[in-house]
Amino acid sequence: MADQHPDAPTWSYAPDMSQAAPATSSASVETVLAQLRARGGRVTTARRRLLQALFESSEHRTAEDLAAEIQELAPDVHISTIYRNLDELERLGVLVHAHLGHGPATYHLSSVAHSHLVCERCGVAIEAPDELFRGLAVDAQAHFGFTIDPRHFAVLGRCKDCSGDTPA
Amino acid sequence: MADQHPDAPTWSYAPDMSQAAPATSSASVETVLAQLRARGGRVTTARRRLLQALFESSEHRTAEDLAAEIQELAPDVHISTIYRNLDELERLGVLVHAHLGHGPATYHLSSVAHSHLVCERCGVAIEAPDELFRGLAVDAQAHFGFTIDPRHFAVLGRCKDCSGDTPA
DNA sequence: CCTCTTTCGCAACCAGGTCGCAATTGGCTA
DNA sequence: TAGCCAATTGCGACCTGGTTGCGAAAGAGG
Repeated sequence: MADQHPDAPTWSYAPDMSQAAPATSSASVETVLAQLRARGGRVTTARRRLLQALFESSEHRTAEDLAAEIQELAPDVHISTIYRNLDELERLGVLVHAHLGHGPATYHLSSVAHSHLVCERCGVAIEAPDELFRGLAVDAQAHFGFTIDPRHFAVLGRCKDCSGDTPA
Repeated sequence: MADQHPDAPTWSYAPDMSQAAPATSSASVETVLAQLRARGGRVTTARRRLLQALFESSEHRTAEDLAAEIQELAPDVHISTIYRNLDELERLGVLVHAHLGHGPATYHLSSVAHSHLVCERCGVAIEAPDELFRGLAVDAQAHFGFTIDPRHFAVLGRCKDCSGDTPA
């Protein structure tokens, strides 16, 4: 195999500025509710609000974040209902969760899923384009027959600002 | 930048068969205890046994595994003591912990630390050589100024045997 | 508006750790 | 080899993040 210089980046990347309209990427709240109904599921206010919350922002949000937001309008929605619905929607393929280090999982629509680089020191989460993992994906497959899923668990490390600092 | 063929592995790897004598890689139990003493720390039986357990096998072991092993000889050693000593030894740099997916952390001597590829379905943990992450390390640094620490959190995905199976 | 399920709210529970505290013990000094 | 004092221990309570069993409530087709 032809080696390349060990410190040469293997791809280049320019941020994508072309997305003026966020959210509603591939399905709307009502579309998902229709899917749910088609499966014999019920459309409840808790579910509708949860989906609204998920569609209206693409940030990384924990179950507790979502619960807090929903409870502003509907204080009786219990956290366990949130968890059950998050599970259900994940089974449906509408959303996915990711682990950005220690602490709670974060949820987002599968249409906006991406990988993360998370700083162990300051906690910042960098959204990484999939190309960053191309090489690793190819190599893991070639050498171990392993198909990586880099979106589920973040890659930890040190961000630019923290990389010079003390290990603690 | 010169692109290479997208499906060409970027490195090759032959398993290293040359390690006949495992453990005691760079420090022995007594060496570590001496370090501890030099810092004003005390040498207790719990610590000695914990270190013995860590040095005698390089497998991935959880705090509970280690507690169980130690408690065979010294039943009164409490799990909280194990945790406290694991923390202390990690601060000393003697050992590190890693997260291989959901569930408890695993501990091992820092001298034998490595990265992992963990199957989300069957749970198998493949020990990955550091070269596997060279490309990702270079690219994350080049594009985001981010220094990856691939040993702390495993990369999840599907192993050879599970990659054809249903998503659940 | 009835009936059959699904879903909900709630409280209890679980895993994996962490912490405060009083009792114990290592290790130095005499 | 006894004494002293800080480091460490055992223990139980507590914490976060999440799951579960249960009876009550509420969708949705008839």
